[in-house]
Amino acid sequence: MPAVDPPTPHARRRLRADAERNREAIIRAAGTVFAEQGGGVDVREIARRSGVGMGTLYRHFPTKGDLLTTVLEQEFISWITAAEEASAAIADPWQALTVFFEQSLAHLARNRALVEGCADVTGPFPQCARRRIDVMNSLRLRCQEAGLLRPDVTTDDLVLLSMSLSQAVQAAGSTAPWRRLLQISLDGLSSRNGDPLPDYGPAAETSDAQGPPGRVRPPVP
Amino acid sequence: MPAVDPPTPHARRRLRADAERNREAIIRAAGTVFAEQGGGVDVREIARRSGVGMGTLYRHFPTKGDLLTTVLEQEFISWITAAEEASAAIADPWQALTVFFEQSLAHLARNRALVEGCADVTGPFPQCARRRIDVMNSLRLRCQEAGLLRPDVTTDDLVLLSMSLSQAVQAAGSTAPWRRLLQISLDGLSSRNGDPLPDYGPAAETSDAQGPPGRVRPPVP
DNA sequence: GATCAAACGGAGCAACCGCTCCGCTTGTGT
DNA sequence: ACACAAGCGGAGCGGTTGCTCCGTTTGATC
Repeated sequence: MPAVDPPTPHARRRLRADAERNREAIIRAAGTVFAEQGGGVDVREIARRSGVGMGTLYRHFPTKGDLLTTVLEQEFISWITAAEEASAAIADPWQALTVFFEQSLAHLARNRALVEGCADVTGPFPQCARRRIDVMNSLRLRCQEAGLLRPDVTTDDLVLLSMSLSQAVQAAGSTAPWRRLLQISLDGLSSRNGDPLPDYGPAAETSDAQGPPGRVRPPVP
Repeated sequence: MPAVDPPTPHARRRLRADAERNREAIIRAAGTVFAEQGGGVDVREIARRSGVGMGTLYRHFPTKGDLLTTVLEQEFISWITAAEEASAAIADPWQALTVFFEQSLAHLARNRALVEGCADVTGPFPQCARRRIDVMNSLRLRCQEAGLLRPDVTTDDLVLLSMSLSQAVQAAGSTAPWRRLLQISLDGLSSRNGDPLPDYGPAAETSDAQGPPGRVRPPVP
């Protein structure tokens, strides 16, 4: 038997023309359906929408999870790439941060599955998660070096904030309501608010009534 | 046939002793399981944990949804009642707002099903949702009359914020990370940030690249 | 055009889950 | 102690969903 596969396994074996067409139809349909209804949709729906039988779908993607991963990775990459470019193109650090959030949330607003996929940080896209952290980290540093962002905000804080806002974006149907929330959050991030944030603490799991009562700080208008 | 039921149907017919015991065991187990795993759990798991058969469970609660509603309503009420009392007992408006959020989120942090149930505002507890809105509205008014809360924040904004934060609370395992996020949000709500929030707009559905570019406002430290 | 591996489609399998049915058990009133 | 309605348990039904099996079709190659 001749060695059909070249020793480099990363190049997918050349597909027949119809197979290639079907594969892309599946990805396109899955992208739409996952975005509309989240990762929980029936696989039959995707097969139907892409005009393909179940057998075909499952030869291209041995598992529903594989299909979801493929689609989500594409969209994750296009999203994070746009974010990287925007943040690199904008000189003003604070504006870069603002545009990053607006753009991210506008993107996530239209994709339920992407929001779900971003929720677990240890998700199936470690390199994408890495890039997201890097972008946010660089934005944070730029803003803090310019003295615009309160100094004790961490990258983790920003990641958690973006996840929290992306849920709000799903809950609020239209565009406007979460824009207001974003404005409020960004104002809260501004170094105008000089007071220190509460500590992370060493995983104080069992503290419901926490020791130091969080020092309620009435604002000074 | 004698009329067994008194004409007042609101008093549930007297249950046999074991039936009463079972009913409460079911509610207790369901509360735990729903809180741990959300509303999606298998009913068999609840039956198992309460030491009861399926038939028993379904005689007491003709539907899984009924059970969920019963449990959630109890917890919703105990939560909102605590919030009402706290907010009435605290004189300082800003501290009342702060404590309201801290208490709410601490409560929601330990109950997945409650977070899910709060997500749909048109949920099965209109009177509870009403009370929640009333508490938030009164807190908002108190803070705004005292000049502590930026004047164009609406009650809807606060509701959306609390839903958004409660999702963050689920994502962040331990207590500390979302406390920081709450602090940031509260700072953003402070009237120290005088700039107007973006309009709600008449459901501008198709505006991705919005007309007025949102006026990026660099903070003034 | 002939050949055949590659690709296709969709009926159907297995597991899961909400809910029901019905024969058995038990608390309660006499 | 007895009778019996009220209550109980869990096997199983029907619907859904992820995935497979296999007979049929089709694009590439000569």
